[in-house]
Amino acid sequence: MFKFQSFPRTATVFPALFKRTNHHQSLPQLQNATTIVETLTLLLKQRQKLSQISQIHARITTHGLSSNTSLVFAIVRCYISEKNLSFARTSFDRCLYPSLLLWNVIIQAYSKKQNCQESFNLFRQMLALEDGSRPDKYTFTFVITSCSQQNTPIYGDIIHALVIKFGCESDTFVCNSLLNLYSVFGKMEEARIVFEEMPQKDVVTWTSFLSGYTKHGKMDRAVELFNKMPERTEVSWTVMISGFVGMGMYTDAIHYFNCMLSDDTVKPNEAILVCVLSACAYLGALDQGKWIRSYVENIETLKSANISTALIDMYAKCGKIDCARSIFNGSSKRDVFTWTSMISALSMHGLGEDALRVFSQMSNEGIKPDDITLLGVLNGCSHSGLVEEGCSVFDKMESIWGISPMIQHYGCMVDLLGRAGQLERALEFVRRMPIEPDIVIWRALLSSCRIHRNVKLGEQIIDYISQSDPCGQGGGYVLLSNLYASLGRWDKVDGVRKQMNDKNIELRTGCSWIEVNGIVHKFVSADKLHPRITEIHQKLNQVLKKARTEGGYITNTNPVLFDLSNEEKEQAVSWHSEKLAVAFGLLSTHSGTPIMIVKNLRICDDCHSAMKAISRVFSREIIVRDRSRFHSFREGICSCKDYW
DNA sequence: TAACCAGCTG
Repeated sequence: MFKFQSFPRTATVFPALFKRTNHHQSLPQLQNATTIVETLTLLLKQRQKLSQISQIHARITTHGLSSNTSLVFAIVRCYISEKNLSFARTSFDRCLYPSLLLWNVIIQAYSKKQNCQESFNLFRQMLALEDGSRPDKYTFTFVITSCSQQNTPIYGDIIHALVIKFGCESDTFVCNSLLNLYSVFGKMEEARIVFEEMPQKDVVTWTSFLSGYTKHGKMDRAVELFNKMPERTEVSWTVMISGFVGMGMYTDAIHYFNCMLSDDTVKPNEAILVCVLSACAYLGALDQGKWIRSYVENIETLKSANISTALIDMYAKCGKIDCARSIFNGSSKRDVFTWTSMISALSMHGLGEDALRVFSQMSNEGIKPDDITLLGVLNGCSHSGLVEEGCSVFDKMESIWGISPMIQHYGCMVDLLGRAGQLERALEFVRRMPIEPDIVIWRALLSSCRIHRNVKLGEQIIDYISQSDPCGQGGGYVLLSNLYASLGRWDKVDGVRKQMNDKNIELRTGCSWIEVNGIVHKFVSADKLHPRITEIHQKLNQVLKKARTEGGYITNTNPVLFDLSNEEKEQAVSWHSEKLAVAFGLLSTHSGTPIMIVKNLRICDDCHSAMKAISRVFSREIIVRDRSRFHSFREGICSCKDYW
């Protein structure tokens, strides 16, 4: 139960900073108390640097003015604008009777720092003071905003009650913050009540309500609301577009972006472009991505680290690693995200040595890596067979960079060792892991067993998983099916299928995308929806026939889950979405044009062999980006050197 | 005073 507690306002010990120093001589000579206050207030109103603020602060202290409301307010504001919240807090704590304005300023400062706990604590202190200030619309706006930045929904109901108690329930700013708070935590019924009862709604009201739907994947409701909005800002468009991206509805995201461009009232901002670039990256929509690059090149304010990061990611995921490098080399503003984006880009292209080089350059420039950076580095080592280099990075994670490995880092390590054929070492690594291995870890190990034909270990792992947790997570079922199928144990495959049916778990459908003349075409396995599907099927049959007779392609039916006849299996793998996409690519582009395909799952053995043969027979570069990395097929050889 | 965005193991 929530209780307001009394918080003693004890003065904190002043740091040594406030000792008298020679610098004081540069300040004007002060006469009497009024003059002192006026002079110091005037000085603080001019924008001062931190060292000067400290000098003035020292002077305030030596004159016994630490509790002077207007001076403390000025000094707190100065410290906050210099981003020194701890000095601001020290000054605040010295003030015995803070004004409402001072409370608001300090609460807002913690809110901006995303320190909800502290801004809420201060709010409670404020309420607990017997003769203290009463919160106003500003106080509520700041406190509610800080609560909405939390990970867990706390204090919402209490604050709503207090908003009513203190008569702020008709203020637009307060209600917008409340509406946003409910929206953030998906409490859409409460949000709706606030929305409907608001006497005056503005565009922020509508956008906050809209974000509740988009953040929680209710895109139908969001579209409905968006269509009703009397006015839209670039933030409203960002909310819609990022909602689509969050739900994996990338083509819708790009469609909305194009609609926004035809609406003259708003211009794309950084947030929108970053969202759209991530949609382009996912779809491999290079033309749309390039358009954004040329757009930002003419606008100085859009040349940011965030945009560079998104452009690097987009180019890399569209197969253009050299363009990604050129963005990186040309970007003057780089942060840890930009570096990580470049490292991950090189890693997914199988350029592990380059990724390590960039990582070392990053360290030399004094940029501290974070957990995702190291994931990128380890991933690069794993895809390039750099076993010892990867192990060395992993061993240094805690001691050098102070980063505790997460399950993802362990996953990379298992993959690194297993893929290189060091299965025993990988298994030992899993046994020694301080955290419980998840299905992904087992999957990495199993995938290595399959690559290195270690049926015995594969079966042991499968037995272990089945006993300990019969694939509590959906992905595990697919893994089991695939492995049993590759071992020809169709009775077991049937059993897994039955369990999946019983638990209503659906297989994730394989999809591939290909962009032709700026339009993204999507294919699912055994697609029937594409308008030119009959023509595509005919083309695919011809292509595969030629690949067999002239390219030495032999159908590998292992990836097929079910116990079908050989002929049926052959047909099942023939309709894989990436094969349909490549047939469409050959049908709709001029000879010699590279074909770029994006797949949502990993490419199967059979499609990998087929792509090699097709690249040779048709003299085409075929780039397939699968869930895990890039495969660039040229003249019958893949850039992954069959190491995947 | 309030609403929006990035790099991610198998």
